[in-house]
Amino acid sequence: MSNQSTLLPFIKKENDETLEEEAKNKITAESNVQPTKNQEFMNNTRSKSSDINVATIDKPTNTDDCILLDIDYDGTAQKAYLKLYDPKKNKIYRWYDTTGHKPYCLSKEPKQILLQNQQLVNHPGFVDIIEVEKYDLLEDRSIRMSKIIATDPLSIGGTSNSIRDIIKEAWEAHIPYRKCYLMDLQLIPGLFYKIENGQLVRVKRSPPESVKREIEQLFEDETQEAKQLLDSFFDLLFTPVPNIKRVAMDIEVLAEAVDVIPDPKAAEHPIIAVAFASNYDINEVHILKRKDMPQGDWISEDNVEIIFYDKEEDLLRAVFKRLSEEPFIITFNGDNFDLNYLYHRALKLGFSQDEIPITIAKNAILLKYGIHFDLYPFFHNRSINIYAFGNAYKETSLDAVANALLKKGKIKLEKEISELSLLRLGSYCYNDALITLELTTFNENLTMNLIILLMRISKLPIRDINRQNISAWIRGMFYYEHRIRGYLIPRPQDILAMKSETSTKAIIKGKKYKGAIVVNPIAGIHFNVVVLDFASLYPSVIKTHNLSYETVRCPHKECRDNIIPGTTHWVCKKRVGLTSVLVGFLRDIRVKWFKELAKSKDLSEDKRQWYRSVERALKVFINATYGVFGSESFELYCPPLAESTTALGRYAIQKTIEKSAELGVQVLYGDTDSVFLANPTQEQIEELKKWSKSFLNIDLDVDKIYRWVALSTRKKNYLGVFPDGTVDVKGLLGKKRNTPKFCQEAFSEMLNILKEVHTEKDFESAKKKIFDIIRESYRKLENKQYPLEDLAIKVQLTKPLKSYTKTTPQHVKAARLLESKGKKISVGHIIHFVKTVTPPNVKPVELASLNEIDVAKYKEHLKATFEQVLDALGIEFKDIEGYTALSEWF
DNA sequence: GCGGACTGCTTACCT
DNA sequence: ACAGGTAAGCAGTCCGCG
Repeated sequence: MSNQSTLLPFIKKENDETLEEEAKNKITAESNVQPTKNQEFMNNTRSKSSDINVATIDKPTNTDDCILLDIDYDGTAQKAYLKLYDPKKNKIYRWYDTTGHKPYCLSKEPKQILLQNQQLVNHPGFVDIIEVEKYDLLEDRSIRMSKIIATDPLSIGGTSNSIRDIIKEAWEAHIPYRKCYLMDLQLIPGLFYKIENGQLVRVKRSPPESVKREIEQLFEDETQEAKQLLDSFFDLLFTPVPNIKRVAMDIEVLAEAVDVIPDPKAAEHPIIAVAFASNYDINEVHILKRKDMPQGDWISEDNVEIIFYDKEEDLLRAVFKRLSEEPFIITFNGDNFDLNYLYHRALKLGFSQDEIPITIAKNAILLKYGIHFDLYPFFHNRSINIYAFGNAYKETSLDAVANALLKKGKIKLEKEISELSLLRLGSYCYNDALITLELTTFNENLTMNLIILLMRISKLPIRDINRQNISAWIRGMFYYEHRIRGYLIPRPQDILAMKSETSTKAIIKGKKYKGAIVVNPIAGIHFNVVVLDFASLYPSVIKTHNLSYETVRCPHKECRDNIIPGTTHWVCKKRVGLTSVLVGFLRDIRVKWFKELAKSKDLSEDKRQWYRSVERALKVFINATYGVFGSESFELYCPPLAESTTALGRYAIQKTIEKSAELGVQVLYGDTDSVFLANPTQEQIEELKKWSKSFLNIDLDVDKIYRWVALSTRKKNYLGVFPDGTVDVKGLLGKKRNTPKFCQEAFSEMLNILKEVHTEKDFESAKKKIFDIIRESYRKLENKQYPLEDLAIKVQLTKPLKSYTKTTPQHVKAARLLESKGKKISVGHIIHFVKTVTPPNVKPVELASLNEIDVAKYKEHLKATFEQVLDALGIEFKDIEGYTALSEWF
């Protein structure tokens, strides 16, 4: 960029006089660009050290403290190398293995027998066999195993003639070498290391001794195993995360047609803008000049450098320079789009592989030098959405996620990207990069902290946290704990051979075992309802009953009488279960330490957010552990473990219901881990809590108190009002995403009336107002006063259009109509359709008009929405329809 | 040939 | 591609009906 000198405070440009003049005029006329600020910016222009060519330095001999981010394997050197980030120098170091560690797998055959296998010993990658001792948890005994060592990972597995196939039965042979290496060296991604004289050294950053002692006291009564875990987790949960300097990138491509996303592999259209937004001093947008396209006006932040290009090749070269210099690049969907498009477009324009700092990996797109983190798969991860962000966003588009978390979204466009003036386009592109960046910086870097903490807990490098799901994270955590203790990592079939049977029948057809109890609600309005719930029921049950894959149905005869109620499974009495300790520990440290501090008002915002990050990261692991053991795709899948967990959960809620009755408290409703109590006294609540702690050994807490609750006859459907007037709506049609907007809005008007209700008497006037809402809505429907979009039913396509073979739901009909008009429809798309009077009675909003709307159907929708609440209030919908007819008569 | 009873499919929610 | 349980709405099938 040095050949493009700064001529204007605001705009950097190439050599185009006309554009310069235009820019000058435009910018001085712009109200949102303040000259003083620009002046400051010019004076503070960063000093660009010309020595920086790439983000990475290879094989350093000495470094400052660095954070371990990633690991890869160099096929030529036949060595693993780490990517370490130095937050002070803003550099990535590549450290190559100096220990001589080699890939291997395990066999149960003795060394002597294996040596007779000519195919094995003659394998070009074969190195040696060493006898080792491992502990077999499933059999609860030590075993001798043979460790077969190879020169490179592919010799172990991954080709048609790999060692793991030659020896037929191999253990630990499917663990990627990168991960195997980290475990063996006990390296934890996300923690600090430094290089001293070429050697890797762990940098310990434990909490202050006083804090350590305070926490150790909290674990005084816990098992020895739990105390050991605590000791090994201090570093993980207390080492601060450095402020990683990072740059978010977004690109715009000249699209061929409306609503068609350009194909990155074909990369047929020019890249017309690329923006970078950073949490330090890189904020710039690169724009391609186009014939007849006016400059237009800038509508985003100030202090953004704008660089124009005549040639797309020059633009790409500047972008690639950034991608080589910057250690940490963030995108939103860069794997599928931005980096992918850049790569293929560059090839198409004649760039050589060496000139492109991007590598296409199997399930990711990586940078040759720095780290690429794609926010799309991360936010798309269900566990992250639910446990870390409280289900804040309903779909994973940049706009939806940003609106939910940052309260701001993409710039609304009044025309197509291809029609935007140059600076408008630049603003739009820059804004996307900026909100992408802010998704990692908001709330004191909550997301970034989470990412690093998830790495530490799962023991996985950053790329796996980025792109893998919760089961892979939990697997990472479990495998590590196995490896460092010398436990053999079991194969899925080893567990299933002993533990595939279940003893309960699921209520839902096709499910493997019985789940939770849902208590039949007592319909009606109930005042002063107290909801008690068990503090993380399943994790508690796993901890208190010593549940783990190796302890449920253990091999000992003497444990067989230790039966889980409601099942035929028994639990080990001799050995402490690994899952039990691990989940129990994570749960305890969260509730005993981090949860409180995350809410503490005495702390600085910065500190509080840190505790929040830790608390959320722990929550992800705690809450998902039960589920993964019941999932066939999880490598430690163990049906009896999952089944025992829900059985004990049912036992806990069942006993609580019985105890409530015994205390004379009516249970109005309950679901899985909660009971809704009708107007209990303080003493009764205390009594129940005390009983739970002593009898079940699970904490039962007051979760919420309602001024009143309207329970319908349906389970998982209710509405409650808190003392402060806040309304709590669960499961009702009025809050479902697919309910038409006009229904949702009428419903929300009803809530506003209901939240004013304090007494039985208040309901009378409330009812009248609710009648009015319904009547008004009916009238507007009949007079077609609602815009089409308000009538739209919004349903997500959960699989490709072609895969709907058994039935054709309405949203699929609508989607196929759209497709026949040339629109591309893909999985995850939310189809907006309306119901019409003529067959097929469905039309996508885009193709429908108001006069073909099926009014009767919409009246039914409204009726269904209100009925769910009205039947709790003891009102029959007929009354309203009668009332409507009557009032219209007069 | 049509409608009611029934089952199955699909989606969105709750814990 | 972490679990099971529940509700709603529609699609599709079967059966009876002189």
